[in-house]
Amino acid sequence: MAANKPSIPSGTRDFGPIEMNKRTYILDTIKSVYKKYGFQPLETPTLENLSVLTGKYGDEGDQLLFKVLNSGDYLKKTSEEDYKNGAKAMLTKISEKGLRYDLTVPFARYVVMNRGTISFPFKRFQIQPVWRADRPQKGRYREFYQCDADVIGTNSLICEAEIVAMIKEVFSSLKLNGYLIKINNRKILAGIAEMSGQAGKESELCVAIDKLDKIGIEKVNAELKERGFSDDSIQKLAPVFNLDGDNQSKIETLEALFTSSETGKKGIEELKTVFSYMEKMGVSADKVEFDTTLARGLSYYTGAIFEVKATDVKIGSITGGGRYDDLTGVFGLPDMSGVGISFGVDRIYDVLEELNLFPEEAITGTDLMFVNFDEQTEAYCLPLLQKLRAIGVNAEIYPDSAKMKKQMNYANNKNINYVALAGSNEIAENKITLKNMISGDQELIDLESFIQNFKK
RNA sequence: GCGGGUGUAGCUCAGUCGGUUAGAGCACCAGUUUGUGGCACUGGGGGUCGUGGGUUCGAAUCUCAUCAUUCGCCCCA
Repeated sequence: MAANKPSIPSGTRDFGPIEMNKRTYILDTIKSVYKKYGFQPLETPTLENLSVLTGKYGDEGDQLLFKVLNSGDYLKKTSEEDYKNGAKAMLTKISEKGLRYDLTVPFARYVVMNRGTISFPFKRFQIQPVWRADRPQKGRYREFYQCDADVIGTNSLICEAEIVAMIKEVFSSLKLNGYLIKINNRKILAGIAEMSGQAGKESELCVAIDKLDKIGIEKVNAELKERGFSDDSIQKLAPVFNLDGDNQSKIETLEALFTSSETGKKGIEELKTVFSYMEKMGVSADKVEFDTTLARGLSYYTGAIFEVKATDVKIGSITGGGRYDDLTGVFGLPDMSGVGISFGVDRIYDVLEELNLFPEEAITGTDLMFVNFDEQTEAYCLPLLQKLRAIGVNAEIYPDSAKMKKQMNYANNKNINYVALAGSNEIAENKITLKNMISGDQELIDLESFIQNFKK
């Protein structure tokens, strides 16, 4: 064994060929849907200046940022005194850059920097890895991919309806039927807070009720009480948490409750508009559920909130998103409303894997391999190989004239569907033997029909 | 930041109460088969038992430390 076993940092992963093929299948599907709805690609640097990143994700978030040491002598700007003042004071002197923590903040930064050349509304999608210095655990990594699409610079609720349409299209392309799109609106949550006599406390309310399906109503109530909600207001909240029936009847019940809350009414109005746009687009409300207990952690959402849950696999949320009103404000460009969505590739991967939904085409790499007997075979096969590649066949020749068994084994392990053999017999007759590796059948055919076989 | 589990062959793991030369399956290589993979049989290579100390006549096994890794809590995707 080597002196040092190589390893990768915890919470990071290698993606081998099989995994990559499957991931590419998912990402290509999402990408093509994004494009279909008019979103344009964007990439931003892995490294951002820490001044862009810090303060955007709360204190916890700042802790979770990966910071990069300055190049060269990174201690040259520091003094004894900085050392005494501790890590926080030291940090600004030794590190100016960090790894991106999400795709939303870099996007906001890009929009602000390029506001002169962008024509709004701006629709962009972005599929890149992000990094968090979190403690890794099941389904949580330090490096993972986000696939975001956002439209910024419009209040139109058509965007919300389109998001629902995109979610449906992505999952139906992936042949995944077991999912539920949950939709809510931050203004409705605010209305609920108002109605319970705790106006302005919706963020406390959100944090608590977001846990409803996890810890149950009793504990949520206990937590609300802890956060300063009176027994009276907790009682008023009860009917909201126990809403029954379909989307329409939930909406009607809330409308009746919101007589005194302008914000709540606005939220309901928005929700109804989204549903009506969907109807005009022919997007069925099937699998779309209005859920007043959906809150999502992120505090910057101001309008619609989305979350998609897989129903056949216990895994939590596989997609999320929502509307925000002031994303670019911190960078000096106020009043830019936007709405966005993010598909969780890693979790979608796990779901498709568990339900065995990856199609054969997504997994197979090479279609055909030429067995290599000797130099004569090579001379005979190489032109054929290039001919096949020219018509789009994924093909290869075994590079060495190794033992037959080894070559066949290679093809077998690599899941190659066809193997072509051309030894002295075939060459003498100007033919080739084509073997189907799945059925095991093989036949001696002339070169013309050999090529024809792979034309589609 | 807090708590638990696990480190033995390339991989997954077994290893009794501390006792001789540390095992299995898979993978790999060779052969049964000089031009035919999957299946079967035969043989083979491959280990600083994570690392360092301690206890002991004797440690993979007990103990301490350390590193790695993993699961959960907080938080999040």
